Amino acid sequence: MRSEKNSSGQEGRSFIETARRAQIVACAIEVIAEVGYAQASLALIAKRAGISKGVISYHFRGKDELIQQVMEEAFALGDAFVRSRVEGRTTAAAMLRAYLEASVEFYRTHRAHMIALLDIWSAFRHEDGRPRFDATTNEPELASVEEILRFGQLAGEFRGFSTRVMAVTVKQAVDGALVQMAAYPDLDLDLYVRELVETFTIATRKER
Amino acid sequence: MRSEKNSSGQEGRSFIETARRAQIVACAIEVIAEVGYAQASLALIAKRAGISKGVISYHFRGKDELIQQVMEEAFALGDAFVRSRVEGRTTAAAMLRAYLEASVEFYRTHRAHMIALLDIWSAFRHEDGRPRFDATTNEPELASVEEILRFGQLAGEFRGFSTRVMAVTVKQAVDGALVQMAAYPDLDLDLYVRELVETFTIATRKER
DNA sequence: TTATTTTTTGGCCGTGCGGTCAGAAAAAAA
DNA sequence: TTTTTTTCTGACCGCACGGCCAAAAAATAA
Repeated sequence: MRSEKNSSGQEGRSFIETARRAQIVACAIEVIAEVGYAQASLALIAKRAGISKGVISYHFRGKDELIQQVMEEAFALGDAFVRSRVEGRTTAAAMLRAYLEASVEFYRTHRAHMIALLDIWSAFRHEDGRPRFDATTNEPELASVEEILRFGQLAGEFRGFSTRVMAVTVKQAVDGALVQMAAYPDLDLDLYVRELVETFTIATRKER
Repeated sequence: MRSEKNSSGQEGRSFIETARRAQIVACAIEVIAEVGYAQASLALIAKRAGISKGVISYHFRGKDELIQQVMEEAFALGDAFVRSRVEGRTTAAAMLRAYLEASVEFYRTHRAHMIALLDIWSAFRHEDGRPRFDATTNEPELASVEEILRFGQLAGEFRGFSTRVMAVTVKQAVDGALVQMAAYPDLDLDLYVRELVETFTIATRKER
């Protein structure tokens, strides 16, 4: 059996182990994006990777850990990208705009990953059937949006809406773009994001 | 076996059959709302109804038809309610407001049903694993929102946004309220809907 | 009542999947 | 090379669920 990957994590990862984990995660993303989470059995993922099913069980505690890994990777990637685009902006309006544009931009450039993520989001469950990912999963992202909004209010740029409700609404709007993109490949994302920016610029600014 | 419930549907429904179907559907909603769709096996639903599992198979072509029935009932109910609140309004702004308020109101008064619906929405799949309900399922509702928006533009009340993008955004906002309500039982829905109304009133109106 | 149809029962079956395991193979250490 | 550890294989297991069915029971018709 594997040594231990407890606590701080990757201290005892051999070269092969690291490579295999990465390969398996990558294959999992591909397979899920192609056939959907429900059909993405360990057998299929293993086949894609050209290895035996047991290898996955050997390197991962189970399917759960594998999927978790996939999601964490996607989250981290997207978060870093959006964050890099937002920071540096000076006005809250610019930050909000950057958040919207960067989010959608990330969706566009990571289409397959996002489709996989979307599917995992709704299909990945605990053993008792409860969703692994739900509203609470969004809280961190929601918090950063709220931060922007509060900043805008403090700076006198934004009107006095509930930052919580507005943050949820903004996040939902962005999710909407993702869902539409996934469902309608020909969707004009440029138009879409332009509309979102305009809408939320108007909706948040101080009334004159 | 059952006679036929083809095409137009309920011509040949006996008294018992009608009653049983209704009972089973009701029990399915209860069970799903309580334990979630994934755990809501036919066995459990039957147990709740105090009948044998086979009865469900006898009255429904399968689990699929049962769930479909549950959803159709919920959709029809909600649609009728919202529609009744919207029609009669004279201005587009009032219609939009009514749409928002009625939607959230319906969620509030049908909490259990809505939670079941939410779960089914993400968990109910075709045999090949593809979602039964997806973006396209929303098109009818989206169309009625778009109708309001277009009317507002024609009447000169609303600014010149993309009605499609705005409709999706509005729908997403309302869905957001539902998700938040499901996740946080203490959510202040009155505040929430007030904020939504204000936000979209501002976001849609013609700039002065 | 008897005959016929509808409805219900409860157990059985197939299926598909994640997980496991003993042993083979490969890699690393001695 | 020999020994030891890591990695991999491929078959097998158990479980849970939806579906099925033959026969019982209940309702209805004759």
